Amino acid sequence: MSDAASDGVLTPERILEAAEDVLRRFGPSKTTVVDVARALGVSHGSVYRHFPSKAALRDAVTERWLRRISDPLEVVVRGKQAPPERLRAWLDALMAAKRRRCLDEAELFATYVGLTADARDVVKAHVDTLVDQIARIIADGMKSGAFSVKDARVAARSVFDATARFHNPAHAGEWSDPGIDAAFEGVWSLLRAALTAPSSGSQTSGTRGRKG
Amino acid sequence: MSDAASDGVLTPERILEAAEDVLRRFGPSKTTVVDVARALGVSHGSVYRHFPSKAALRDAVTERWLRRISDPLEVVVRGKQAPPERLRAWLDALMAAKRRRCLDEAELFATYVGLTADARDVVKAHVDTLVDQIARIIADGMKSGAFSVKDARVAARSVFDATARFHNPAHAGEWSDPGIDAAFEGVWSLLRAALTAPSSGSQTSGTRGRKG
DNA sequence: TGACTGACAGATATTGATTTTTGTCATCCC
DNA sequence: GGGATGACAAAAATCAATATCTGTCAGTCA
Repeated sequence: MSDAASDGVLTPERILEAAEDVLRRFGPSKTTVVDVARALGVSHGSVYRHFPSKAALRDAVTERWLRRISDPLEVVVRGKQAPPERLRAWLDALMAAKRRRCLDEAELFATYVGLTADARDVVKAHVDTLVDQIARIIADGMKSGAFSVKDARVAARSVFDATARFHNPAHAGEWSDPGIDAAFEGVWSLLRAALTAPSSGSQTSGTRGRKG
Repeated sequence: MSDAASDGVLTPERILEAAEDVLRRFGPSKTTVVDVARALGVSHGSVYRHFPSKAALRDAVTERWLRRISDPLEVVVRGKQAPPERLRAWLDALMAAKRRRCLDEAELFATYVGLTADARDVVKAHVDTLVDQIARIIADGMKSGAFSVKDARVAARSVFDATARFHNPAHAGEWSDPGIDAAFEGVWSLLRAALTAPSSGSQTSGTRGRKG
């Protein structure tokens, strides 16, 4: 009415805040940009001044949400533990974060799964961030002699891929399986052995045969 | 007309054959049990004499389909190559089989993805078969000294889990990524190093911390 | 002047009436 | 009698009419 933006000017940040609230309240399928605008006390046209489309708004919300997963992991990366234990702690933290969200915010989580399926840029960037974090832990381990691999980044990507079942939302349905923790222990001990082994490879050590 | 079963008596096997034909022709979403019965020249009531529900029929078709993936791999398991190369060949064959089906039979493949999501028994049994095959290759490698792990079955399950991204249909969308082959090479060289390493673990070698 | 509005067209989602499908079973035929 | 049939009820899918939503833009107001 008198003041369309009930609390200061309308910024992308304020829109994201409101969008997240509405999303949490109504769920992704029931959230419209009119709802978001109403929560802010403005018309939906104003929202389009800051985000070119609903998809862009949704991507921005997801990006924020993903950052709240990767940011706390940064603390683990900078931790003082020896690299093998630190890598294990990092994986535990990642899995715990994913599972917590899968339970607490099932609907938003489903949105993210949808995003993943579309292999959208937002998710690619998130994965890049995570792989970088692993790479830094592995690089530390190479310096200290705990790990021996050719290329920290390649090894990091491989560790991330090999543990996909335990953190990729596409596998969320399996996270309640009784054997899931044991399965992770199995994969972890293989990975740990591979990274620790005297001359474990990180690339181009196979016969590299054509498939299909 | 004179003979309802146009070619001998009605058996589960003949029903499965017809069901698969119809499925391939119409796709899973457009296939009804009346369609299957019509293809056989019988009433749909007769189909229910052999399968308690449409779900049971669909599961049986899927089981057959999955067996056509695991059976040819048996040849690789019994092959003469040294275990490390044989394991690699087995993984290549599995990935090739999955990708071929993903391209050629996209709709049936989607059905299977749906099945996977429900974590149905049929898929569990299929995975068990595949893990057994890996375990036999690893056991061979333990005998010959090429591999050293505590428990072949546990290691096999870990290899299967660690390569999920490359054969699990939930990741089918990523199989056309340009970097997918390189990613597999990375994971493979870690796994090969882990299995080959002097005292690589297969279980219970971590700190086993509680998560969450 | 420039952020904001709100009416609008086209795209998308919802609804509920209608049709199809599933699964059962009394009956029929060889 | 053993196996097949087809009418039937309940459940599920379909479809078209209706309502809602997205994205645009000419116009308003400070």
